[in-house]
Amino acid sequence: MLRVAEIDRIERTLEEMFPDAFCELIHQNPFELVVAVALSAQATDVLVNQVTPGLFAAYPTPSDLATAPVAAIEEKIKRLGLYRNKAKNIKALAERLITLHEGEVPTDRVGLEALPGVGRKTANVVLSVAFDVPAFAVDTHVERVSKRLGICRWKDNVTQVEATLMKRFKRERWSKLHHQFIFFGRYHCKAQRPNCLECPLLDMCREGKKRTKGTTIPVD
DNA sequence: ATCCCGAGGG
DNA sequence: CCCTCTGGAT
Repeated sequence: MLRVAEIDRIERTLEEMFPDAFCELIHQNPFELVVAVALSAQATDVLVNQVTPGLFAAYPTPSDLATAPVAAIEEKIKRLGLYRNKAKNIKALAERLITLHEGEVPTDRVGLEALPGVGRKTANVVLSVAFDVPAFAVDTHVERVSKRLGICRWKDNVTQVEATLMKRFKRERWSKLHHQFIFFGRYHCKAQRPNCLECPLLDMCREGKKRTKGTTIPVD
Protein backbone atom coordinates (compact mmCIF):
# COMPACT_ATOMS: atom_id res chain seq x y z
CA MET A 1 0.00 0.00 0.00
CA LEU A 2 1.38 3.38 -1.02
CA ARG A 3 2.03 6.04 1.59
CA VAL A 4 -0.18 9.13 1.70
CA ALA A 5 2.86 11.17 0.65
CA GLU A 6 3.27 9.00 -2.46
CA ILE A 7 -0.40 9.37 -3.37
CA ASP A 8 -0.07 13.14 -3.00
CA ARG A 9 3.03 13.11 -5.16
CA ILE A 10 1.24 11.21 -7.92
CA GLU A 11 -1.60 13.73 -7.79
CA ARG A 12 0.76 16.72 -7.95
CA THR A 13 2.85 15.19 -10.74
CA LEU A 14 -0.19 14.47 -12.91
CA GLU A 15 -1.43 18.01 -12.33
CA GLU A 16 1.93 19.36 -13.49
CA MET A 17 2.15 17.09 -16.54
CA PHE A 18 -1.47 17.36 -17.69
CA PRO A 19 -3.15 20.39 -16.07
CA ASP A 20 -5.71 20.57 -18.87
CA ALA A 21 -6.63 16.89 -19.27
CA PHE A 22 -10.17 16.58 -20.58
CA CYS A 23 -12.61 14.27 -22.38
CA GLU A 24 -11.35 14.08 -25.95
CA LEU A 25 -14.46 12.41 -27.36
CA ILE A 26 -16.34 14.87 -29.57
CA HIS A 27 -19.84 15.56 -28.24
CA GLN A 28 -22.35 18.41 -28.08
CA ASN A 29 -24.77 16.99 -25.51
CA PRO A 30 -25.29 14.01 -23.16
CA PHE A 31 -26.89 11.95 -25.95
CA GLU A 32 -23.83 12.30 -28.19
CA LEU A 33 -21.54 11.63 -25.23
CA VAL A 34 -23.20 8.38 -24.17
CA VAL A 35 -23.18 7.14 -27.77
CA ALA A 36 -19.53 8.16 -28.30
CA VAL A 37 -18.41 6.45 -25.10
CA ALA A 38 -20.37 3.32 -25.97
CA LEU A 39 -18.61 3.27 -29.35
CA SER A 40 -15.19 3.78 -27.77
CA ALA A 41 -14.90 0.25 -26.39
CA GLN A 42 -11.68 -1.31 -27.68
CA ALA A 43 -11.20 1.63 -30.04
CA THR A 44 -9.00 4.72 -29.94
CA ASP A 45 -10.85 7.98 -29.38
CA VAL A 46 -9.13 9.37 -32.48
CA LEU A 47 -10.96 6.78 -34.56
CA VAL A 48 -14.23 7.33 -32.69
CA ASN A 49 -13.94 11.04 -33.46
CA GLN A 50 -13.53 10.24 -37.15
CA VAL A 51 -16.79 8.30 -37.12
CA THR A 52 -19.19 10.15 -34.81
CA PRO A 53 -19.53 13.45 -36.73
CA GLY A 54 -21.02 11.58 -39.69
CA LEU A 55 -23.17 9.51 -37.38
CA PHE A 56 -24.57 12.51 -35.51
CA ALA A 57 -25.11 14.44 -38.74
CA ALA A 58 -27.26 11.60 -40.07
CA TYR A 59 -28.98 10.91 -36.74
CA PRO A 60 -29.00 14.09 -34.60
CA THR A 61 -31.60 12.90 -32.05
CA PRO A 62 -32.45 9.70 -30.20
CA SER A 63 -35.56 9.50 -32.35
CA ASP A 64 -33.49 9.58 -35.55
CA LEU A 65 -31.14 6.90 -34.31
CA ALA A 66 -33.94 4.72 -32.95
CA THR A 67 -35.71 4.61 -36.31
CA ALA A 68 -32.58 4.09 -38.42
CA PRO A 69 -31.94 0.68 -40.02
CA VAL A 70 -29.21 -1.25 -38.20
CA ALA A 71 -27.42 -1.83 -41.49
CA ALA A 72 -27.24 1.92 -42.10
CA ILE A 73 -25.79 2.51 -38.63
CA GLU A 74 -23.27 -0.28 -39.18
CA GLU A 75 -22.15 1.39 -42.38
CA LYS A 76 -21.52 4.65 -40.52
CA ILE A 77 -19.39 3.07 -37.78
CA LYS A 78 -17.86 0.23 -39.74
CA ARG A 79 -14.31 1.44 -39.15
CA LEU A 80 -14.65 0.72 -35.42
CA GLY A 81 -14.04 -2.70 -33.97
CA LEU A 82 -17.03 -4.63 -32.65
CA TYR A 83 -19.22 -2.56 -34.98
CA ARG A 84 -22.08 -5.04 -35.27
CA ASN A 85 -22.68 -5.15 -31.52
CA LYS A 86 -22.18 -1.42 -31.25
CA ALA A 87 -24.69 -0.62 -34.02
CA LYS A 88 -27.30 -2.85 -32.45
CA ASN A 89 -26.60 -1.40 -29.00
CA ILE A 90 -26.80 2.30 -29.83
CA LYS A 91 -30.04 1.79 -31.78
CA ALA A 92 -31.56 -0.07 -28.82
CA LEU A 93 -30.12 2.57 -26.51
CA ALA A 94 -31.88 5.32 -28.46
CA GLU A 95 -35.11 3.33 -28.42
CA ARG A 96 -34.90 3.02 -24.66
CA LEU A 97 -34.26 6.76 -24.23
CA ILE A 98 -37.52 7.36 -26.10
CA THR A 99 -39.67 4.76 -24.39
CA LEU A 100 -38.43 5.17 -20.82
CA HIS A 101 -36.74 8.57 -20.49
CA GLU A 102 -38.67 10.96 -22.75
CA GLY A 103 -35.76 11.15 -25.14
CA GLU A 104 -33.30 12.33 -22.49
CA VAL A 105 -30.20 10.63 -21.09
CA PRO A 106 -30.87 9.50 -17.50
CA THR A 107 -28.74 11.29 -14.90
CA ASP A 108 -28.53 8.40 -12.45
CA ARG A 109 -26.33 5.31 -12.44
CA VAL A 110 -29.17 2.79 -12.46
CA GLY A 111 -30.83 4.38 -15.48
CA LEU A 112 -27.54 4.66 -17.34
CA GLU A 113 -26.35 1.10 -16.72
CA ALA A 114 -29.71 -0.23 -17.89
CA LEU A 115 -29.01 1.23 -21.33
CA PRO A 116 -27.82 -1.33 -23.92
CA GLY A 117 -24.04 -1.22 -24.33
CA VAL A 118 -23.58 0.91 -21.21
CA GLY A 119 -21.71 -0.66 -18.30
CA ARG A 120 -20.05 0.65 -15.17
CA LYS A 121 -17.22 2.41 -16.98
CA THR A 122 -19.37 4.19 -19.56
CA ALA A 123 -21.88 5.22 -16.89
CA ASN A 124 -19.07 6.70 -14.79
CA VAL A 125 -17.79 8.76 -17.72
CA VAL A 126 -21.26 10.13 -18.52
CA LEU A 127 -21.99 10.87 -14.87
CA SER A 128 -18.78 12.84 -14.32
CA VAL A 129 -18.40 14.52 -17.73
CA ALA A 130 -22.01 15.33 -18.59
CA PHE A 131 -23.60 15.70 -15.17
CA ASP A 132 -20.74 16.62 -12.80
CA VAL A 133 -21.49 13.66 -10.55
CA PRO A 134 -18.33 12.41 -8.82
CA ALA A 135 -17.23 9.10 -10.38
CA PHE A 136 -13.90 7.42 -11.18
CA ALA A 137 -14.18 5.58 -14.49
CA VAL A 138 -11.61 2.78 -14.75
CA ASP A 139 -10.58 1.93 -18.30
CA THR A 140 -7.56 0.11 -19.65
CA HIS A 141 -5.26 3.13 -19.09
CA VAL A 142 -6.42 3.87 -15.55
CA GLU A 143 -6.08 0.20 -14.61
CA ARG A 144 -2.63 -0.20 -16.14
CA VAL A 145 -1.24 3.00 -14.59
CA SER A 146 -2.73 2.25 -11.17
CA LYS A 147 -1.13 -1.18 -11.16
CA ARG A 148 2.27 -0.08 -12.45
CA LEU A 149 2.51 2.70 -9.86
CA GLY A 150 1.46 0.31 -7.10
CA ILE A 151 -1.71 2.19 -6.15
CA CYS A 152 -3.46 -1.17 -6.29
CA ARG A 153 -2.43 -4.81 -6.74
CA TRP A 154 -1.81 -6.57 -10.04
CA LYS A 155 -4.47 -9.16 -9.27
CA ASP A 156 -7.19 -6.61 -8.51
CA ASN A 157 -10.23 -6.58 -10.78
CA VAL A 158 -11.73 -3.36 -12.19
CA THR A 159 -14.16 -3.02 -9.29
CA GLN A 160 -11.35 -3.23 -6.75
CA VAL A 161 -9.24 -0.72 -8.68
CA GLU A 162 -12.11 1.77 -8.73
CA ALA A 163 -12.77 1.30 -5.00
CA THR A 164 -9.12 1.89 -4.16
CA LEU A 165 -8.89 5.01 -6.33
CA MET A 166 -12.03 6.48 -4.75
CA LYS A 167 -10.67 5.68 -1.30
CA ARG A 168 -7.23 7.19 -1.86
CA PHE A 169 -8.12 10.35 -3.77
CA LYS A 170 -10.44 13.18 -2.76
CA ARG A 171 -13.92 13.11 -4.26
CA GLU A 172 -13.57 16.55 -5.83
CA ARG A 173 -10.54 15.34 -7.76
CA TRP A 174 -11.97 12.05 -9.17
CA SER A 175 -13.20 13.40 -12.47
CA LYS A 176 -10.09 15.43 -13.28
CA LEU A 177 -7.79 12.63 -12.11
CA HIS A 178 -9.59 10.17 -14.35
CA HIS A 179 -8.64 12.24 -17.39
CA GLN A 180 -5.13 12.84 -16.08
CA PHE A 181 -4.64 9.08 -15.64
CA ILE A 182 -5.89 8.64 -19.22
CA PHE A 183 -3.47 11.23 -20.62
CA PHE A 184 -0.61 9.84 -18.53
CA GLY A 185 -1.38 6.31 -19.74
CA ARG A 186 -1.96 7.28 -23.34
CA TYR A 187 0.98 9.59 -23.93
CA HIS A 188 3.57 8.67 -21.30
CA CYS A 189 3.01 5.42 -19.38
CA LYS A 190 1.98 3.64 -22.58
CA ALA A 191 1.08 -0.03 -22.72
CA GLN A 192 3.96 -0.70 -25.08
CA ARG A 193 7.29 1.07 -24.63
CA PRO A 194 6.38 3.29 -21.66
CA ASN A 195 8.63 6.33 -21.31
CA CYS A 196 10.18 5.27 -18.01
CA LEU A 197 13.53 6.97 -18.58
CA GLU A 198 11.88 10.39 -18.58
CA CYS A 199 9.27 9.64 -15.92
CA PRO A 200 9.17 11.95 -12.88
CA LEU A 201 7.78 9.06 -10.85
CA LEU A 202 10.44 6.51 -11.79
CA ASP A 203 12.10 6.45 -8.36
CA MET A 204 8.86 5.36 -6.71
CA CYS A 205 7.69 2.99 -9.48
CA ARG A 206 8.52 -0.70 -9.12
CA GLU A 207 7.47 -1.46 -12.67
CA GLY A 208 9.57 1.40 -14.01
CA LYS A 209 12.63 0.28 -12.07
CA LYS A 210 12.17 -3.24 -13.37
CA ARG A 211 11.87 -2.00 -16.95
CA THR A 212 14.87 0.34 -16.74
CA LYS A 213 17.11 -2.19 -14.99
CA GLY A 214 20.44 -2.34 -16.81
CA THR A 215 19.76 0.75 -18.90
CA THR A 216 21.40 4.09 -18.36
CA ILE A 217 19.24 6.63 -16.60
CA PRO A 218 19.79 10.20 -17.83
CA VAL A 219 20.70 12.62 -15.04
CA ASP A 220 19.79 15.77 -16.94
C1' DA B 1 -13.90 -17.11 -19.18
C1' DT B 2 -15.09 -16.03 -23.78
C1' DC B 3 -16.80 -13.62 -27.64
C1' DC B 4 -17.31 -9.42 -30.39
C1' DC B 5 -13.74 -6.99 -34.23
C1' DG B 6 -11.38 -2.91 -37.20
C1' DA B 7 -7.47 0.32 -37.36
C1' DG B 8 -2.93 1.64 -36.26
C1' DG B 9 1.85 1.17 -34.30
C1' DG B 10 6.15 -1.25 -33.96
C1' DC C 1 3.50 -10.65 -37.52
C1' DC C 2 1.88 -9.17 -32.57
C1' DC C 3 -0.17 -5.89 -29.41
C1' DT C 4 -3.36 -2.33 -28.04
C1' DC C 5 -7.23 0.80 -28.11
C1' DT C 6 -11.35 5.29 -22.47
C1' DG C 7 -15.74 -2.53 -22.63
C1' DG C 8 -20.02 -4.95 -22.42
C1' DA C 9 -22.96 -9.01 -22.56
C1' DT C 10 -23.34 -13.85 -22.10
